[in-house]
Amino acid sequence: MRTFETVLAQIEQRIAADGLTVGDRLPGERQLAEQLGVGRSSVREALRVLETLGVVSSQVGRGPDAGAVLISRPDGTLADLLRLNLGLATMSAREVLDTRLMIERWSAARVTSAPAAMTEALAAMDAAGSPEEFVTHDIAFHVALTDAAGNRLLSAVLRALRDALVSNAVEAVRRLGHTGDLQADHRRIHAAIEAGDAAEAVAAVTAHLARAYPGLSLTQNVF
Amino acid sequence: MRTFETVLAQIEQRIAADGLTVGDRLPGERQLAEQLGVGRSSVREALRVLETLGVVSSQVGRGPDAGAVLISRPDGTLADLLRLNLGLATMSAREVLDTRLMIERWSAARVTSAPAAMTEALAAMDAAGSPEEFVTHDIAFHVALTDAAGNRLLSAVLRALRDALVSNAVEAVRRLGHTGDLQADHRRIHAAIEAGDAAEAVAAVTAHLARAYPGLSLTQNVF
DNA sequence: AGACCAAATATGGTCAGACCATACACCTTT
DNA sequence: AAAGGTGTATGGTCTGACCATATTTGGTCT
Repeated sequence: MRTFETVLAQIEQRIAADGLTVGDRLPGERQLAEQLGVGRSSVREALRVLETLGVVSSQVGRGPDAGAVLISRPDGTLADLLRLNLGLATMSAREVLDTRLMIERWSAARVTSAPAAMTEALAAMDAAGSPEEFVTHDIAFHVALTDAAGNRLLSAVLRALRDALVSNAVEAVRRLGHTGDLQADHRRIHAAIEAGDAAEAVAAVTAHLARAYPGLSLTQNVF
Repeated sequence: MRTFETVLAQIEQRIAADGLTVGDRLPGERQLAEQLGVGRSSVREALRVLETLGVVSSQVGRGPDAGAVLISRPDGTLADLLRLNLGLATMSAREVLDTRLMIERWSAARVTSAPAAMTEALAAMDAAGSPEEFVTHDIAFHVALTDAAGNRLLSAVLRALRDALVSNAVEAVRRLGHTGDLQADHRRIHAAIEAGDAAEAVAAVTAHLARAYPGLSLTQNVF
């Protein structure tokens, strides 16, 4: 086993043993290297892995906020994962879109009150001056819906999906040429959620994604 | 921006520009460092990130298979991501289980013919001598079901979920004390799929997870 | 006493060079 | 032709040095 992997295991074990949590600091790289009897480069490679996984963040300088701090931000990792694997064609856009549809239907069925962020995104989309700007707020709308469903894992996955699909989304908006239909869909989703009509909310989400991405597998109504 | 991040960007850009795909080799660390005008340690940190994301694998030695090779294995990354974030309490077991239920219901609704791996796992569970062994084949059963649905992203997520929940699963089996009911559930799922009855397959999966993990949010039948 | 400024210091970031273990390539010997 | 030894390119690791950054410290001026 490589040295940095043992360092990784020991750091993870220490996090569990000491009950470290978000916000706590790890020892400095030099100190950690000495404690574990390894070189600083091995410690750095282990920290790089943890940073990639979104559990530590390193700050330079001196003081209470410097050094490696425990965080928990899986979003970026998931987005990188999807982007790179899409680039290597291990996953198809179709699979990503099916997954997105599944998550949004699941969320739409569970959210009973539209959060303020959804309403704000709706207005921002009305005021958008470019496809890029529209898509930015469109993402915010859908992320707000999923966040409201209360499953942080699914929220993280959806954010990653949207990050990986931003270019597709901009292209889809350009292809449509206008955003009126999309906004009508958004308002239908919003209204259904405010009305507490889960079935209608699911149908509205499904119709919306079908419009944006023709060819999606929407025939299955039973989950 | 840190040096290794620019290296990362340039490697990714080169993958896209040269149309590199799974199986292709990257230049050696020393050569890459010289080409990019950076130190070898920066190249190594970038490669470590790519390895963590499951797109590169490094082999020592010499020959056609040595060096950094492009792969595409997101499973391990996802598993690490979930495990570490569960450890930091950013995600709850409940959220993970809800996600698993969603994926398995989605899969059960779409698979119309049980793959051989499901049948084999069924027999292996009958022959299992310990909870650990039972869970191993139980995982294989559920993974086979999801794989058959044909969405590699969801398959990867499910594998990661199961890896993160192995200890919970073993505990659940121990709590039940016997595996007869679980096997009956599995056979019900298997039969529904073979019969092409999507609604029954979904109901069977739902009942199965409800038995294994009491307290799951199973009341929502509408997606 | 307070405010301000400069030096000291601790931190991560990077580089260079060296050495090791590994695994194949190549040549020599039989 | 087969067998074995040597060479070599590869990743893995360590050491030591230096840099950039940001806080801490301590002194100085008002």
